[in-house]
Amino acid sequence: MFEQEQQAIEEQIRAYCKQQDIPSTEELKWARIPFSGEWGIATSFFQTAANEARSGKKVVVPQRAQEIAEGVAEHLGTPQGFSRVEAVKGYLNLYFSTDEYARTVLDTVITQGVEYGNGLANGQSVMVEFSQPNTHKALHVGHLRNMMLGAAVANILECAGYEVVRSNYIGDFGRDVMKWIWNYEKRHDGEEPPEDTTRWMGDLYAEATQKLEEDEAGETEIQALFADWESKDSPTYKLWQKTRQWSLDGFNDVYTQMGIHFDRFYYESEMEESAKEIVEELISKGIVTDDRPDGPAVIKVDELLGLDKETYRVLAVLRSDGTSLYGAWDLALAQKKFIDYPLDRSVYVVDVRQSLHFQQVFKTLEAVGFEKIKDAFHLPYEVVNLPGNLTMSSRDGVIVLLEDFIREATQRAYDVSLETNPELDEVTRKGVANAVALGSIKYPLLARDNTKIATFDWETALDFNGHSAPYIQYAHVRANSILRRVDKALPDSSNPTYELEPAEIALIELISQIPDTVQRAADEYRTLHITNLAYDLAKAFNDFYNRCPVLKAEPEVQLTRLRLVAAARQSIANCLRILGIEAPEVM
RNA sequence: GCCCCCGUAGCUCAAUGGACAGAGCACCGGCCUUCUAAGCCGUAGGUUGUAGGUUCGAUUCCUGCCGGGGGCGCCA
Repeated sequence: MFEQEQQAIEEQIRAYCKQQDIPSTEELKWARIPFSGEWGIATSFFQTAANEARSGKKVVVPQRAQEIAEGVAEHLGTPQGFSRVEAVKGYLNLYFSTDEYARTVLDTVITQGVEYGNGLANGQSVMVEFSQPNTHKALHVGHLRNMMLGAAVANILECAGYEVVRSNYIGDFGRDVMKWIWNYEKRHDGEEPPEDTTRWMGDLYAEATQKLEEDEAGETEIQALFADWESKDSPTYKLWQKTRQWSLDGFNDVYTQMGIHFDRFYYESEMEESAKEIVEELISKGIVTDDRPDGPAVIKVDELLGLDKETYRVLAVLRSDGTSLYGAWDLALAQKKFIDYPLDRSVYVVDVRQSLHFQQVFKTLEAVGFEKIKDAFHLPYEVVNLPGNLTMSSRDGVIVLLEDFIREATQRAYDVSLETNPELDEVTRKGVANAVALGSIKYPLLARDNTKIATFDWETALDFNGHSAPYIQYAHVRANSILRRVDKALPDSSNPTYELEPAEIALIELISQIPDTVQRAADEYRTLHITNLAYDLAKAFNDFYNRCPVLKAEPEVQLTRLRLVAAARQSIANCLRILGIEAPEVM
C-alpha cells in the first residue's frame, strides 16, 4: 500500500550510497516497524555492511550497518508524509505522519468497498482443481479440507488478480464404483435412495467392501461388470448412470450449502478413451513397458529420465486385462486442461499422499515433450485424522460424516445464540446459526499450514471461542452494530483532528496490510495468511471497541472513528469472503 | 532400501533469514447501570527434538542423528 513512498525513499537512499561510495546494489527489503503503537516502514543495512566487509573493507557489520543507517537518516531528513526518521541497531525506521496515512487508508477501503484488497488484473489464467469426490461413497470431514482449501485458494488467486477457472474431477469410475454396483445388484436391486442419499451411498459402499471380502466369486463378477460397462446400452451402464447421478445430486447439495461453485466438471469416466490413446502412443514410442497380459503396462519413470537412483519409480497405466488406471487418466487430463483453457498455471489441490503420483505424471509428460506441464503444480495438503492418529477411511466406515458435523455445529451455534442474544427472531437466529456453524467448520482447516496433519475431535471442533471464525464474525457484528445505530450517512473524508489512540493506529495498520497479504497468500498458495490477518483484525477491533467509544465520542473524534469502524467492518468482511465464510450482520 | 512431511509454552498452532519467538485452549485473578461479555484486561508458562555447518544475524537455509507420520507395478 505504500509502494510509492517506499520507492521515493529508495531512490534517495541509492543516491546517498552512490555519493558515499557505498556498494548498495541489491534491492532494499522493506518491513513494518514491528513494535506496537508505532506505525511506519523499516529497512536495514546489514546486507550492505556485509557486502563491504566481503569486498575487503575492515568493518564490524552491525556497527557499520548502524553507521550507514545514521548517514541515510541524516541525508533523508524528514521526508514528506513522515513524522520522524530514526536509525537504531542498523535499522532505518520511518514513522508515518499518522493523520495523513490514516486518512488515506480509510478512504481507500471505503471507496473500494468489497474490492478492497484485490490486486490489479495480471492477465494470467489459472485453473484450480479441487474437491474430486468419489461417487458411490460418503463425504466425510477429510474431504472438507480439500474443499475448503481449494475454494479459498481459488478465491485468493482471483483477488490477487488472476483469471481463475475452478474445476472438479469427479471419481465416477473405477474398481470401487464397480464394487458398489456389484453389491447393489446383489443385495439392493431396485432400491431407491432415501432422503439422506450420500450417507446411504456410503453405507452401501462399506457394505460392498465387507461382502466382497467374504465372496470368492466377487472379483470375477466385478471384472465382468467392467466389461459390460464398455457397452453403453448395457444394463450395467444404465445402472451406473442412474446411481452415479444420485451421488452427483448429493454433492451439488453440499456445494450449494458450503457456498462453493465450479466452472468445469471433469469425470474419470470420460478419460478412459483418451487415456488409452495416449498409452497406445507411448507404447509405440517405447516409453510404456507393456507386460500384458502377465502384468500391467507401466512407465519406468527413472529410466525415462535417465536417473540411476530410484526416485520416481514406476507409474502403472493399464491393468493386465487392458483396462486403464488413474495414472493414464491423469496423463490425459493434464493435457486436456491446457487444451480446454488458455492456462498459465494448472493447480491440483490433492492429498499429499499422491505427491509421487503427480511427480510421475508431470515428469513423464515433460519427458515426452509436453512443454506446458511445467506450469502444472500439485498443491499437497495433509490429511484429517481422528484422535489416536486414526485415518478416516471410507472403506472401513471409520469416519465423521460431513452432514453429522454440520448438524452438530449448527445445533451448537443455535444454542449459544439462544443464550447470548435471546431477542433474535427465529428466522434470523437460524441464519446466524448456519453462518456461525459453517464458519467454525471451515476456519480451523484454513488456519493451519497445509503440511500439518489436522486432528478432528468434537470438543475442539465445536469450540467457538478464541482463535475461531465466530470470534471474527462477532467483531464484524460489533462493527455493524455501531454503524446501524447511526442514522446519518458516513461522514466525509477528513484528516483526524485529534491524536489517534494506539488501538486505532494498530487497527488501521492491519487494515492497510490486506492487499500485500492477499498477494503473498496467492504467491505461496497459503490460506493461513488470510486467516491470521482476519484474526488479528478482529482482535485489534475488539481492543479498539473496548478502549475507544464511538457513539459517545466528541463529534470531531466520532467523525474519524465512524469511518474507521466502517473500514474495519469492510476489511473483516473481505477477509472472510476470501475464506468463504459468511460475515453476519447480527449474532 | 529409496523418497516426502512433521518436531516451537502442559495441549493445538503462529512467526518474509532480521529488532524482545507470539496467539488460542487449559489454569488462576479481575471487568457487564457504559456502541451486543460469542468480548476485554492481568498473572504464569520456552535451551524452538539434538549435534554441527553456512551467515553480520538461524525457529527459518544445509548435513548428520533421534522421535513421529506418510509414499513406493496392475485402488484412487
